[in-house]
This record gives sequence, C-alpha cells and structure tokens, in this order.
Amino acid sequence: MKVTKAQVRENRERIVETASELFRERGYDGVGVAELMAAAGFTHGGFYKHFGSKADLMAEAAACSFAKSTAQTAEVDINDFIQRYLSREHRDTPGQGCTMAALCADAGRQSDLIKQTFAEGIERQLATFADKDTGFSPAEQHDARANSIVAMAQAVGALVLSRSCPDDSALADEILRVCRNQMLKPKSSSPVSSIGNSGENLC
Amino acid sequence: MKVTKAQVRENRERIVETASELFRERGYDGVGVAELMAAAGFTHGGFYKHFGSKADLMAEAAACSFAKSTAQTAEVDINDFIQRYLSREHRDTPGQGCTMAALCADAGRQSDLIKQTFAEGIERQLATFADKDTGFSPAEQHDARANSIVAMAQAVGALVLSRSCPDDSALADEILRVCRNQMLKPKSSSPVSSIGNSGENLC
DNA sequence: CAGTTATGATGACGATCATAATCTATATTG
DNA sequence: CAATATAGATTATGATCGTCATCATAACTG
Repeated sequence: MKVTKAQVRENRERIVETASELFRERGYDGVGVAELMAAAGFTHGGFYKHFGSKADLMAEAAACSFAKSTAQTAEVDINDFIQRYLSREHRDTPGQGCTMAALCADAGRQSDLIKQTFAEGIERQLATFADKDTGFSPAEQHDARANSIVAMAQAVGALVLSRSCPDDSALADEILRVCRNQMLKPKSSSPVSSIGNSGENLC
Repeated sequence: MKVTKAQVRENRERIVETASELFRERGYDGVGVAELMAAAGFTHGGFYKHFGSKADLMAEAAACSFAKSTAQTAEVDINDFIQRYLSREHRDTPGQGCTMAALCADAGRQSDLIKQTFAEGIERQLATFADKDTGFSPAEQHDARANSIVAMAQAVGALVLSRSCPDDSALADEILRVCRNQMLKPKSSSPVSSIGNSGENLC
C-alpha cells in the first residue's frame, strides 16, 4: 500500500515521536521495534523502509526531542524552568520530560552515533542556559558556561536520583525540594524561596 | 552435583558480584541470566536455585555494591573522594564504579523492590557524606544533609552526563573538570584548586 | 553407612528480539 | 493511461529472553 509523500513524512514523524516517548519511559532496551511500530499505529514490517536500524531511530528520536526542549527552554524564565524541571510532575512523567535525564545513562552504553547526538543536545542546552545566566553575583557569573554546566549536572542528577526512589517516598520529594531551593537561592534574598509555593506539583 | 555449603555461599557471592559488575556496564536490560551465569562460571540452569527471579538478583547486587562503596567512602577524605569520583578513570570503568550513577536511570523503571534498595543506598551515602561535611562556611553548613543531597545530585549528574558524550570528547572532560572545581572550591582559597593536578586521570 | 536433600547441568518452554524477504496496493512518473 | 517505484502488511529468520522441569551427583542427616 503506497501512500502520499506527505503521508509518508507524517507517518515517519509519528514513529519518531512515539519512539521518543516510549524510549524515555522504558529505556532503549525496554522497547522493541514491533511494540514501537504498533504504538504508532503500524505493523513492524515497514520499519526498515524508514530507518536503517533501531539505533538510527534512537539517535533521531533524541535529536528531535532535544530540538524541541531547547526551543521550549529558550522562551521561559530561568526560575520557572527550574521549578518545572524539578517538580513532581516532571519526575512522574518521564515520557513527556527531559530526554537527557531519562536516557543519559542508556546513551552512555550506546554507540558514538547516539553519544554524539547527546553531546550536541548538551551543547545547545548549555548555550540556552548561558543566555539566561542572571541573578548571580558578579563574582559568580564570570563564567556563564561553567555555571550552566554545574546547574545542568545538578538538575539532571536530582531528577534521576529522585526517580530511583520508590513512588511517593519522602526521600524522592526531599531530593527535588532541596536541589530546587539551592538552585533558586541566588534569586531571592530570603534563604528559602517563596516563589514557587503556589505550584501544585512542588514538594 | 551437590556442593559444599561453603561452596554454595561462595558461588552465590560470585554470581552477585559478577552481576553487579555486568549490570553497571550494560544496564539491567542489557544482560541476560544466561550470559550472567556464564560469566560467573556456571550454566544458566542453576540460577533459580539461588534467586527467585532476575529482579531479586538486581536488588541484591545493588545492595551489595552500595554496602561496599559506602564502607569505602567512609574511610577517605572528602576531597580525595570527589577527585576520584569525577575522574576519567571512574567515568570510563562503570563496571567498577558507582552503582548509583550507572543504574539510577534503570532503577527508575524497575519495581519498588529495587527502588527501595536504591533509596536505602542513597540514605546511607548521605549519612556518610554528612559526617564529612567540613570546609564549608558556617552559613552554609547549617544543613549538612541538604549539602550532601546537592553534592550527590551534582556528582551523579556530572558523571552520567559525561558518560553520555562520545569517548575522548572535549565536552565529556569539561563536564567533569568544571563540576570537580566547583565542588572543591570551598576547600582551597584560590579560585581553582591545585590539589588534584598531580592526578593522572583528571582532566 | 543408608537415606535424604539440594546444587548445578542439560534441555526445553513460549515469548520476544532485531532484521529482512516477499507481496500487494497505490501514488508517482513517464 | 501505462509503467514504475515504494509504503506498509505479512511472514519468516535465527537469536536470545526469563523461567522452569528433569536429572545426575555428591554433600549432608539420621
């Protein structure tokens, strides 16, 4: 059954987005090609008409989500971003969340094709962060890139550690809360930020 | 072939340690029971005489490595620990390294049995860190536990991000170096620490 | 020392894995 | 409109997945 060129592009896009979500939820090894195609509404046979291998799709799915989240990040306030990133909601919905946090450990075990995609995603995210590097003391903001790297490591680490705790555990919430407060500190004068207390998904 | 009780204990221990290493290298889904038993020197058939399921072994392997690394951490200076943790050597040998960094993303997708094991590992590591919380200004060390959580998130995040970059990439080294300098800052008076420049595996 | 127990080897279970060949229907090209 | 190219379905490949039944052997238990 041949389909329209536009339909092909749309179908391929749906496969990539479905894969991106499923990979984030279950890991690269946790989702098979057949299940993935079924989730996108196809049988598994046509997969290799779109992609050379599962690894190719991994790289493309990662690149796609990196582009999206970077574009999205560029538009929001840095403190709002941190509040959202280190929220319960983000922690509990990895399929819709940060690919870096969901798959960086998996990426470390994959080929350089995927690692290269991750490195580019990190670089682009760092550039976006550096543009937002405000609210730090003059002594601290001398190196915006270094600040961005540290912030990124801390945010990703906090999310990943929180996810490795049992659901609804106090420790999982504490990790998010403590790291959130620490990262927001430079903005507010009081030791504990009161900005985000209205958010329903904070802990 | 029945074997000595002591031999059984030894065999079981070898299976757990082999599994712990292989899981860290390839992830929980990246190693099968058969391959795992073969690596320990057995055929796959006897596996379920030792463990109820693969998930049971995952939890036991994690608990085993957590106990080891916590005991090991308690004995070393905090700055030495950071230098080692955020070194190239540690990044490039996940099988011998921190289970938290190697498997926390995998753990987040597993059952609460494994997540509970990880939470206990985090708690014990936090307690060990808190005992070492020195070199901070009085204003900062008011909450040793919070400091430990932030440090842990940052260290794990840095390692995991660095591992997701291509081998021998400049970015992978930069992430380790920047986070290492930031974490060591309170100890040395000069902006960049000169303590660890003698280490051969630093970058 | 005879009887019981249990470790570990062998082999098999159905399911799923990534990949690929074949086929069919239809969009595109001429 | 006829010929061609191709997306996606169907089916099949050999490998590996986690789990288990069976069995021989040798350590325990009485």
